[in-house]
Amino acid sequence: MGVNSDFKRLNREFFKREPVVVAKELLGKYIIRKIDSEIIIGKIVETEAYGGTEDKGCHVGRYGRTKKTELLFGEVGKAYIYPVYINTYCLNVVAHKDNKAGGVLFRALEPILGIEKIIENLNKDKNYDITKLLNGPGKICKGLKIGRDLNGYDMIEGDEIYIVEGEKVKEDEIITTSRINIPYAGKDKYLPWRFIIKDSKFLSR
DNA sequence: TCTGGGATCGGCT
DNA sequence: GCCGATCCCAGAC
Repeated sequence: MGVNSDFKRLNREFFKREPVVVAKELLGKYIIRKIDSEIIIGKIVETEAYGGTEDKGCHVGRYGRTKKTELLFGEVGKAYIYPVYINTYCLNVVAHKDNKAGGVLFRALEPILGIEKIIENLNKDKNYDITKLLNGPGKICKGLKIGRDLNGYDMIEGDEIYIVEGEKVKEDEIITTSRINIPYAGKDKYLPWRFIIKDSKFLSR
């Protein structure tokens, strides 16, 4: 597929659905990141849904509606960027039905374009295993230079980072599992809200 | 003002 | 598999 063709951007309506549905349908789509004149493109191969005030795994279920989580209640299609530990961030997109809250976490991407730039951002050398470049939420943010300054950024209207239609992923190519690294979620950690593309070499684990 | 917790990563055993 | 890094800011005093 030619990367210069007219990619169709996802519209606001796409994200006005249950986070679980959005997470699943985001598989195979492309994230476009523009930094000055540089363009980085990654195919979405792994996502997790976080949503609903009942979900003990998501920030809303844990903290309620606070300044931190306010974005998850707001306009869908915006970036929700959350810091974890040191110098590490996670990229989410806000997605929920009206009057609710939720989001989708990007856990792994397949690098498509701008691979040298990604390697540079991660301070890796040329021989670094490409399948491990963006195989984790922290590395996505570092590799695509996504920082707190993009928290709340509108990925529907904005040009610095957005999502476009990609490859159609068949139902039998999708594997559903429970989410990663949320031991605090009680029984909600078993919810089958993680979606991965079967046989992808670019997954987080 | 101060302090703790956080949806991780990479390196070592 | 387990451990340590030593940032940021919301909420508590």
